[in-house]
Amino acid sequence: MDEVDRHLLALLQQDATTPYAALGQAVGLSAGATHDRVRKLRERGVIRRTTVEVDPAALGRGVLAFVMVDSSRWVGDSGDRFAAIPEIQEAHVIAGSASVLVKVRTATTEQLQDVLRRLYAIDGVSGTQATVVLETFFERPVAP
Amino acid sequence: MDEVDRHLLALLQQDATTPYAALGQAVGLSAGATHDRVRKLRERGVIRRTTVEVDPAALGRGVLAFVMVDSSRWVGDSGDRFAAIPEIQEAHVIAGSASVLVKVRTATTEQLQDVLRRLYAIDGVSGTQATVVLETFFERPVAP
DNA sequence: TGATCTGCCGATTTACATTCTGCATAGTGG
DNA sequence: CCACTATGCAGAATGTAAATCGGCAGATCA
Repeated sequence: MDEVDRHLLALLQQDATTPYAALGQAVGLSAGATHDRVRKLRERGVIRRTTVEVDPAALGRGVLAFVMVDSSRWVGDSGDRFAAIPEIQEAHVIAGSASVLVKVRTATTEQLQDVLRRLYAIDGVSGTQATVVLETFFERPVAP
Repeated sequence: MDEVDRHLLALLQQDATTPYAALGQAVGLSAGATHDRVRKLRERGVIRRTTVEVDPAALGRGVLAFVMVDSSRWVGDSGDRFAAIPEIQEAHVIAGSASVLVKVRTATTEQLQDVLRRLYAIDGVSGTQATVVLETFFERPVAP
């Protein structure tokens, strides 16, 4: 994990379709050596996968909200229960008064309400506090 | 945006390196037709870009926190100020008592504290409330 | 100094993206 | 009811890039 690797990661985050020849030129390596570097980054798990970024609005997911989930019981093993709700994009166990923080994308606020209903159905969930996003400044990859 | 498009998006989110021939087989189309579909999804902006998912821990960003930022002034135009802090991965204007919600990744809690310091330096920011993530259940793409 | 390992280059081979032609279907307007 | 045009797909072509390989140079260690 040297400076070249970090540079490659940054370039790939911007556009993972960039040919190895162009990547190599940017970092001062041949296409073959660049290919090696990226392959090793994948093997080591630094690069988890290659994916496409999809516009949430185009998928009918124009409403974004963060929900603090309170619990009356241990929910540290209930990851699957949260994963079963497809509108939930992220779920984190947190330190503090609430227990779990989830990121939710729905088409409408009515559907958001329905997600809250399904959250309450999870064993141990005793309350929710939803915060609706009015405007997203930015969402970007982790800077290498 | 029919069922085939949604299926293609799901497949590409899983692995954007899948050849068009394989994608086509999965959705019941030829490679050429699949290529057309994906090209149009890109042109329409449904697919924003192709990127790589990087393990935050491998980049020395093992600490994840969400920070509620309170403000005494209008901060709806201060997106650039937040973007100038590289540890901030997301920034959203929210409805509720706080004004902005940011997602922060740092190597240590000391660095998290330093980010809070830089947040306070933004005009109008009057307070912060940080919530540290203990465990991430999952982070996944928006389900098509 | 000799041996081994690592990283890189350059070329080869293979695979895939991309483009093109032609066809079928579904709308559109006379 | 019949041309006319759009659109979407298949199948084959062409081009380009991915993936693989052999060999070399520098580093590390015995």
